[in-house]
Amino acid sequence: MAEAPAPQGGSSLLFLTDEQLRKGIEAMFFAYRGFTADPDRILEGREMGRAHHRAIHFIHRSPGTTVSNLMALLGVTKQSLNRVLRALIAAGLVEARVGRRDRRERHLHLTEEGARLERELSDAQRERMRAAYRTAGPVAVAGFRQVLEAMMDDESRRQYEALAGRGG
Amino acid sequence: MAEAPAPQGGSSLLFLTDEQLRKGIEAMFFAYRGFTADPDRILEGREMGRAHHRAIHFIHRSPGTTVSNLMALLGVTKQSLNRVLRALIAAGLVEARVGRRDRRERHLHLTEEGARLERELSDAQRERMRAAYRTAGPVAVAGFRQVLEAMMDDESRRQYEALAGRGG
DNA sequence: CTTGGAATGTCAACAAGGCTGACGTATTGT
DNA sequence: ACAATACGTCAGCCTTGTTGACATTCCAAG
Repeated sequence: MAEAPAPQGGSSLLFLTDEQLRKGIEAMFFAYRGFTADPDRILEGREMGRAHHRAIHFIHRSPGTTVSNLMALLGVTKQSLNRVLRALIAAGLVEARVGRRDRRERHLHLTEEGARLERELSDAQRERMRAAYRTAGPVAVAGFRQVLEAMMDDESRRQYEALAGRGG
Repeated sequence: MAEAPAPQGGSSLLFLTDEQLRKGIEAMFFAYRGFTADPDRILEGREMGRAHHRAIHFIHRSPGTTVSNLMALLGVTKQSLNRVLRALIAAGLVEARVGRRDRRERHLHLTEEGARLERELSDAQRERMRAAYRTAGPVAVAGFRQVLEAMMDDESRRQYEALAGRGG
C-alpha cells in the first residue's frame, strides 16, 4: 500500500478530531474485552488463565521455539514465564526438548493434548473474529489491520511481522 | 455452519481464512500492548496502574457518574473498584459527592488535579492513536471501528454506544 | 411508620500474574 | 581455564481481580 489518500483539497481531517480518537480508544477497550472473553471462559475451572493461553498460542504458532524467544514475544520475565510453563508441562500440555545443537536451550512443543486445547481455544476466538470480519466486510478488515499495525510499538511490529512471514 | 454471505460476483472470501483470522488475533494482541504502553509508563512511579487510568477515563467521560455505573462499565466488583476509588480520592484526584436526589449514591468527579492527570494520560494515548489514524487514513479508520464494534459482547456494545451517544 | 431492598463502604482472605534479586547448573565459546 | 549464555528456582513483593460477610444509609412500597 503506497500513498495515504492525500489530505489535500476538500478532504477533511475530521477523522483526526479528539472526539474520533476518543471513540477509537473506547472501542479498543470494549473490543479487547470481547476478544479475550471466550478463551478466558474456557480456561476458567481448568486452573489456567490468559497467561497460559498466550503461551500455548505462540508455542503452537512457532513449534520448537525456545524459552528466551517466548519471553521476548510475551514481554514477561523468565520467572513469570517459567511459572506458566511449569504448569503447562505438569499438565502434560507442553513438552520441553533439550536442544540438539545447543543443549542449553529448551525447545517447546505442544503435546497431542496441548494441541487439542489449543484448537479449542483458537476455535472459540477465531469464531468471534470470523463473525466480526463477516459483519464488517473485507474492506473494513483491511483497515482494521492497518490501524492496529500502526498502533504497535516498533518492537512489537517487528515481532508481528516476523510471525506473519512464517506462515502468512 | 450457517450460510456464508453470498459469494456474489467475483467477491472472494479469502479474508475469512483461518490464516487471516489468526493474523487479526495476533494484531489485536500486539496492538493492545502499544495501546496501553504510554499511560502505563506515566502512571508507573505514581503508585498507580491501569485500573486507576480506566477509572479516571470514565469519570472524566461521564462526570457525576455513580459507583454502580462505573462498576458496570469497568466490569469489576465493587470491592475492586472501591480500592481504586479510595486511592484516587486520597490522592486528591477524585471527589465523591453525595447524591442530592438519592443520598445513597456517590457522584464521582475529577478534581482540578485529577483533570490535569487525565489530560496527561489521554494526551499520550490520543497521540499514539492519532499517529496510527494518520498513517492508516480515514477509510482504514472506518473499517477499524466497524470491526472492533462487531467484536464486542452485546453488553459492551450497549455501553459503548451509550457513551458515544453522550458526546460523540 | 415500618420494612425490604438498593447503593455504598469496608474488612478479611485469597488467587493470578506481573516484578526484582539472588543463586545454582549446564553448556558453549573464547 | 574461564566468562558468558540459557535456563530453573526460591523468596518476597505489588497490582488487580475475586468471594464472603457485615454495617450504614436511604428510598419506596406496603
